[in-house]
Amino acid sequence: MNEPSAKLTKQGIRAVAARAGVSTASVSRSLNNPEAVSPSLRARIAQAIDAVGYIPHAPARILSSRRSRTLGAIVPTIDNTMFARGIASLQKYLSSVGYMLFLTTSGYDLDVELQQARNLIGRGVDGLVLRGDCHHEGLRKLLADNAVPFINVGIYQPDRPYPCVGTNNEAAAHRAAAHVIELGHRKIGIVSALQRNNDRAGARVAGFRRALAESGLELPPEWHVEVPYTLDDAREAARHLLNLRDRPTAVVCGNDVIAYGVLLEAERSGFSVPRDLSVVGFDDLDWSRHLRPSLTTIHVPTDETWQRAGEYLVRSLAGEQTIMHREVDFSLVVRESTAPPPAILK
Amino acid sequence: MNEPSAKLTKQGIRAVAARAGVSTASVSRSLNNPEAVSPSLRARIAQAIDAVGYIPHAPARILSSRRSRTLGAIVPTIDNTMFARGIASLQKYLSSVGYMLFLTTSGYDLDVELQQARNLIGRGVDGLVLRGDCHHEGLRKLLADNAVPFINVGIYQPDRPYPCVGTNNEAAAHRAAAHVIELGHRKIGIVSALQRNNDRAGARVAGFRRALAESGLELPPEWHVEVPYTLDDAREAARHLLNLRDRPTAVVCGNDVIAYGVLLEAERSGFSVPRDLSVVGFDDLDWSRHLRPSLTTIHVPTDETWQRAGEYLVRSLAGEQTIMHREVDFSLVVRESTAPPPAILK
DNA sequence: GCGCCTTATGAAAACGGTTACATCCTAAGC
DNA sequence: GCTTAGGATGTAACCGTTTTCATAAGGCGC
Repeated sequence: MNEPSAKLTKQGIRAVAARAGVSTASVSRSLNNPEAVSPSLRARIAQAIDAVGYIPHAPARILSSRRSRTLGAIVPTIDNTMFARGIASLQKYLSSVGYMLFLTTSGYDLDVELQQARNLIGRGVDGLVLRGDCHHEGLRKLLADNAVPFINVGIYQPDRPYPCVGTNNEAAAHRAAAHVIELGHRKIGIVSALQRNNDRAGARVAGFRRALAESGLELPPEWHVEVPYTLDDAREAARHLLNLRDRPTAVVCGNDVIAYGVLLEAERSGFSVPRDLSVVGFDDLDWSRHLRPSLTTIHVPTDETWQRAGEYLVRSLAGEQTIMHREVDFSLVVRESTAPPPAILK
Repeated sequence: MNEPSAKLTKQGIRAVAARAGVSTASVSRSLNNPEAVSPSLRARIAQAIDAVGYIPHAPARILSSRRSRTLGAIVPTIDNTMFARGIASLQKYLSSVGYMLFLTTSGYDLDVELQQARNLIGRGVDGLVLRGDCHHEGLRKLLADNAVPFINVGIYQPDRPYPCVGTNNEAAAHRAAAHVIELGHRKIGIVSALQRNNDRAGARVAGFRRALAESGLELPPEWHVEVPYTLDDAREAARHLLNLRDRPTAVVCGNDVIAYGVLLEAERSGFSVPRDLSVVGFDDLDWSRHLRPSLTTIHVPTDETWQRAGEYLVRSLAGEQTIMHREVDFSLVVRESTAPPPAILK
């Protein structure tokens, strides 16, 4: 008489087990390792599962198995097309292999990043996807202490002992600057993203500068401006450059959004691109090919990069041998925003 | 002699307790309810905690306390400025009140949304943030069965029995259309987002149509086009409208991205905006005020909307009484892309 | 028909916290 | 001085799984 009522009070896997007349072990097995249980039992259990509307309790599962099939990712901000796309791609890949993604943001603050890492580790993530290799010094120790595998995405640094996947930003930036040099420009300005806590931005600036130096070109300090990731700031920087008595004939930018700002401001100020000014971006966001003039830029395969980051961790967790440093190819996409410099000059 | 080694084998909270010479209960209390433990003990425990580098294990905590201080969110896609901003805002608010966010995407697929909801519930989220009120029928039952509070964000439907926060899309769209009607336009086209599984898009179309109908204006079928959320598709739609023998003098768009597409295509096709064609957007993304011509559009306070969604759930979970249907104000922002119709017509 | 190996299943001990309850101590009330 | 209320701390059961280990049930060679 009280048998049924006892059953009714049970929760979770025990309710399923009771309903199917089996042990909890069998239910667990039929979920995690179906081949290990006989077909007849499996069917009975499957039936019981949706009879009670059973949803496995992930925290309990994680607690018991010490694996979560979940990865954590810490990006500076989600409000940036590059990261949004990357995360979307990573998430898609992970869900295709039965993993989940726990996403947090650091706002370009290394302390916050460290805190979020602690948070995610406490959450039981199996691995961590980080952006770049510019981290709080405590982070590496934290990861090592807790034996959490990780990967730095968006950069390529084969000489460092940490896994990474991304394009060689320095080389790509070099290519971008080389492009305008080949067109005949000698007066080239740089508008870069903030380099602080952003190794990617730093590598790009280094690439730009190397290209200039190799061609024996000067870079007056006032021709290099750093700006945050917003259109407004980029426009202000452009205004600065365009108002100089001696102004560059070409501007290479740290990313596409900055380039958009330069493009917009040039146009508003009565300059014609590329006639009066050549502009090169970096990233090749969707907008770049739609703008008028369309933007010459460095194409970076974001989707591929982030998916590979996921692959690396998933494979590592499965115990497979994987490539620690993976380079992702970039390419220069020449569009309408670059042309030879005005003939009148020099 | 083996006392110390015994201590060394302990994990987590017990290691801390042993180190501080207290019970696990006290450690737990000093973490979750610091006032309940004496200052001296608290200090000793705090010291022990970072001596062992203790990171609380969230899954265990969730399992035991049946609360996760984590909310789940399911959005169609993260790769859309509106959602990216909203999520960023929500995340920021949640972290300020000690909550975390578990984010998943549905790709506008109701089955996937349901699956993700199941997933998140299994994950132990305390509440769910959903987009709109267009869900799989099983979703409501799932939420009710598991007593998971939720809120529909981005819409305002005071007549429905579900919590929601957002702007009145129908009214806002009506306002947008009224604007061009007031300017004197009689021939108005619509380029909307796909209405399938997207009540927001549907409401906007309804608002547009009501405004037209109230002014006795016709809407020939070929003047209403639905397109996915991409610049390319919007441009194709614009091309279609502009190539019609009898074409509209104004186009109201379901969102800003669509409007950008129309703007770009009009310009590429040799039309001048707003001289030959007026264009109205919806959302007021960052780009809208930078474009040339800048875009007349409906401003929607995305950040506020999503933050309020978080507030609603957090308050509900704290047992506070909250407003079930919250309307967020929109406003028409008139910029350069709208003007009276060409005088030559009529 | 008997021992033995294999395979399917069950019983029960973790996993790392929280929390109801018990206990101890101190100080206030008489 | 004795009782007692109440606050600080400890004890241990429990949260819902997984997983080790034991056990039962077949299948096989002899």
